[in-house]
Amino acid sequence: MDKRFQEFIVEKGLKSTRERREIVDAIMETTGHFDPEELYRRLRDAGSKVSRASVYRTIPLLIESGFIEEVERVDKHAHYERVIGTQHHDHMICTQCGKVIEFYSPTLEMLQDELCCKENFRKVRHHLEILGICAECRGEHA
Amino acid sequence: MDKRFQEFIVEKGLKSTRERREIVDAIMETTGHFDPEELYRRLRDAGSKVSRASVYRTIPLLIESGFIEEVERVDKHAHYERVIGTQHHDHMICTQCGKVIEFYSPTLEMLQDELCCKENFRKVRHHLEILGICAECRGEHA
DNA sequence: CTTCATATTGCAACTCAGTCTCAATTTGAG
DNA sequence: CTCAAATTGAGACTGAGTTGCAATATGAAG
Repeated sequence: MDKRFQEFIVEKGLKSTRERREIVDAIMETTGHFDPEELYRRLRDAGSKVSRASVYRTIPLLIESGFIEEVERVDKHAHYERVIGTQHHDHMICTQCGKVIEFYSPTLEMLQDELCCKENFRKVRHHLEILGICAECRGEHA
Repeated sequence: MDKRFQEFIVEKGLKSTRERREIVDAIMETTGHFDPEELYRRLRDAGSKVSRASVYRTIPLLIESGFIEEVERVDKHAHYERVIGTQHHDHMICTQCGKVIEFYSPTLEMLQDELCCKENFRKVRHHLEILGICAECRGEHA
């Protein structure tokens, strides 16, 4: 059970239940993206008794506590990504094979700060998705 | 009826129907974002007989032809924006009042091109959303 | 350790955006 | 004008996500 999420629970006067602990632990084991349905299935497969409702009810708490973030909605369901214990990054997504390249650029971050400053906007977080075609899909294995 | 969309229809061997023309015209009158449901209502209110199904069926064609783009999914439904006849830009979205600030930065575009080059990724398009709090919501009317 | 108000859970019914089926209609090439 | 092929509208359907409620678990106070 993540310490930061535990603190968040206490601060908000919420309760630390087995279901919440199981959900958080399952996400800790995740690398990359996940969606609620898949997370639910994974938990059940691992023997947990959590209900789908609890999974969906826990997600907003995890977002509010800064434990996960919504990343994108390619198809029609939401995707999330753990942010605690990972470094911030943005995504290049191949529209042909679906591959996701994660990248990070300090210059890009600074540039955004400048732009926000100009607009008098206080940046909290951001999502940059670059859609295109990856090298393999362009057939450039040379 | 937009000329480029007309050409697209012909090239693809599709048919130019009254419904499609009405939908395209309705979007031409739009500035800013729209969602399919709202577009549908607007058409009906204006006396059109188009069905919801036709609106939803036309949207993928409009995207494929480059006439509109999906912008973001804040709540659970999709939002689109006309791109033909408008300049490319990105968005700052206030998470408190929902205000959208559109901005454009050539430096940002170039930087992305460089990053893609480094990853050997061919950029087709991108979405940058900066989420945060706008000046008004921070109570800085000074 | 027990009590008890309150938070949380599971279930199942529900909502709502978006999709699909199919018969009826429209389009446009010949 | 004819006719195959595309398109339409209506409404049934799908599936992600939500909600109401009775049953249960949590944890602060005694």
